[in-house]
Amino acid sequence: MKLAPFINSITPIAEEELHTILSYFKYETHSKGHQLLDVGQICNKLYFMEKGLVRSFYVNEKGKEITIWFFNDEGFLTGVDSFFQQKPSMNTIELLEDSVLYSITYSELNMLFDKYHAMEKFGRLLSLQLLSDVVEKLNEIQFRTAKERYDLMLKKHPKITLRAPLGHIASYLGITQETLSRIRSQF
Amino acid sequence: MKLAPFINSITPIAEEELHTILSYFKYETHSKGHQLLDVGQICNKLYFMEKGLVRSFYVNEKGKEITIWFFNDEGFLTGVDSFFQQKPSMNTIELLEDSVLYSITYSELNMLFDKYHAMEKFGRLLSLQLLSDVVEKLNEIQFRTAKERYDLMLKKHPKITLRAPLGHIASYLGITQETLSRIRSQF
DNA sequence: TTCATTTTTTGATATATATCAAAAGTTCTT
DNA sequence: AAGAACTTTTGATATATATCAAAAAATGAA
Repeated sequence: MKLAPFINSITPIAEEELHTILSYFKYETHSKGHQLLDVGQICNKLYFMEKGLVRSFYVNEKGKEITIWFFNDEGFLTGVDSFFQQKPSMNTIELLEDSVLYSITYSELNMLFDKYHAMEKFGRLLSLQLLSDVVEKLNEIQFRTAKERYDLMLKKHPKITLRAPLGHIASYLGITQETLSRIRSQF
Repeated sequence: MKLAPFINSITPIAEEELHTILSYFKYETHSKGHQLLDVGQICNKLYFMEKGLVRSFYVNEKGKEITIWFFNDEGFLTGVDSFFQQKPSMNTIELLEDSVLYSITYSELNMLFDKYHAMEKFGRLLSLQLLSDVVEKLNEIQFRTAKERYDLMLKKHPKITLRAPLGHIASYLGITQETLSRIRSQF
């Protein structure tokens, strides 16, 4: 699995400690359509995705699904607020393709944070990385036209842009399906 | 100063450790208009703000200043990407009012992270908190009309909304000054 | 393979917000 | 206190994108 090198690329962890840490992760496969987290549930797992495609979304006042993020890389995902604050989720996390994941529970993870200083550091650096990503997305949306947003997404996340349904991408970019369809048709 | 209770409210730190940690923070006051960080500079300090008002912005392709965030609470601020990755900043951080701050350098902070596990934990939790804030802002902007965005900001950050210049607020919300002015005039 | 369901495309129209321009108001400097 | 510089307001117009509606295409189930 690719979890060990991923962790080590963020901060090196001693062989022995890493071995213990990895032993807590459980292999999970789920098929397209499966929901890792539903609205109102308290998210109890942090996932490492080895392969797949997933999105997080919420349903707004008008009943429309708004995509918050997509994920397809090797990396960690969870319902951040719900998991770390152990409160009911506002969002749904849904698989868009059959996916291969490794999971660790909230209590196990916290135990590891307490036990290993290096693991705590890993947690800090991972959080900072997520923060950078979100800030970046914010800047890509603000003050950009629909076409500019789509072009940026296509450039930065070509795989997702070509694999995810058009409607999901549109709400992620903050535009309507129809507009995105028209943007695509003019190349 | 309010730094010690702030840190303790995020994660409790033993008296003695906390004392050492606090000893690295330097008191700084700067007046309105001072730039804590400029484009191209590598941000070398993490700041705790005790009192004041500050904004971070960048200048886009059309030469327009786009505000990324405001800050007025008691809490930590820095040029996140520049500071944690020690790379040239894309943004300027500017004081909108005379402010009282405490600062710690990058190397001092990292030394403390390495020395104290509790400090590392503090860093992790603080990063997660920032992450929540940014995600929240993203959701407040996407798929909302200009008026809805302004109303939300007024509700969530009334102090900033009433103290910061209109033009700065407009770019923060992703709308033009003129539109914000019209929104305000109709209450 | 066929039918039902879902997703995407296309068209016509409406509307919120941008843009450009200038006046009015506020703040800063000397 | 007066003038300069900056910020906000107001007006007229343009435009990107939303909305509503329906057809076409793709996907999934039996």
